[in-house]
Amino acid sequence: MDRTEIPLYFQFFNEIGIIGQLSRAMLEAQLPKGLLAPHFAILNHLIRVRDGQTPLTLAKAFQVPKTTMTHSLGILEKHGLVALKPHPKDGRSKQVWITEAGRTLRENTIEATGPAFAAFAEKFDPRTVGEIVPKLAEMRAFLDAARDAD
Amino acid sequence: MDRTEIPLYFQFFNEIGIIGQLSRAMLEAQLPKGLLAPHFAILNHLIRVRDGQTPLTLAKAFQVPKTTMTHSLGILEKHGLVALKPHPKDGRSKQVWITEAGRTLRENTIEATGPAFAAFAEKFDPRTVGEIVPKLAEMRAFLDAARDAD
DNA sequence: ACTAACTAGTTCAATATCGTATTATATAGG
DNA sequence: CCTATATAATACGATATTGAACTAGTTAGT
Repeated sequence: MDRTEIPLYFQFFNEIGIIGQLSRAMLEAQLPKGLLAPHFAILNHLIRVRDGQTPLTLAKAFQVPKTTMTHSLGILEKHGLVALKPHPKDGRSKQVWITEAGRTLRENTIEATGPAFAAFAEKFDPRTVGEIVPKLAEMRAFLDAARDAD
Repeated sequence: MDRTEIPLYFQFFNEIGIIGQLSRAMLEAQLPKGLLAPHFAILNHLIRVRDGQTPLTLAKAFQVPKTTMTHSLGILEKHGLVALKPHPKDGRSKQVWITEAGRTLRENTIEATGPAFAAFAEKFDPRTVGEIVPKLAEMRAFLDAARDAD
């Protein structure tokens, strides 16, 4: 790699980092006190992918240590947004199911982010974003794979 | 905004968030124990922009509360990477100066990230990234401004 | 000058993240 | 079977992040 190109890649990841931070703040502004972006992400994942998964599977999906997932699921359970049940096939494990309250919270939150998204969408139309997303997805997959190689 | 477009924007911010998380982990793998990505970002900022800034200015630049900046600067100072001096014009304030050790650490870290960047750059060439970066910068600026409006 | 309002930074308390060690259960080899 | 190893989850301790309260110093209005 040409050394003069390094700043470009640095800037790329820098912009990504800042946007991530700002968008996270935007999301958390819509969540009830005590809930943070990672908690919402778990609820979202349980619906988009499927619920009934084990805590460890979720920890891997989110690239966080399992202790972090234990903690986050504890918060969600305390709020009645998920239910943890013993795993039918493995006594060591558990299954995570989203509750009705969890579904409702997720829907309401998405609804509440509407105005902020709309302002963003007005400036950056779906075509523009739609062109970038596949590239980002490709990059995410690449970095993900590179990490697994460790 | 067409409601069917919401998932696109959700996915966009989701990909951004994951890439941010993964790239942060990549960077931290190159930092000495006890130093994290935000600390490095501060060193980087002191060189890219300028040093001699106040802690509050830095806090605003990074969109973090000033208490967080106090803490981070304390870590950097403890490691001898920055020096905090009384502000010559304002008795309440301070100036943050990067030390020689700080410069060296920053350079060595950038050097160390070389291989990881090279692998990424091999798959995603500068032209591709160069097309996306300006768009991201524009989005970052927009979100930044929207936040200030609060 | 004097006082009120404001500002920069720190201290403190609460919570999040995460590495290490521990417990309970499962699996594989003899 | 029985034992060694592996795995799922948790407990615990250390550090990061952040809001609220506090201290010290500055600025503005009179």
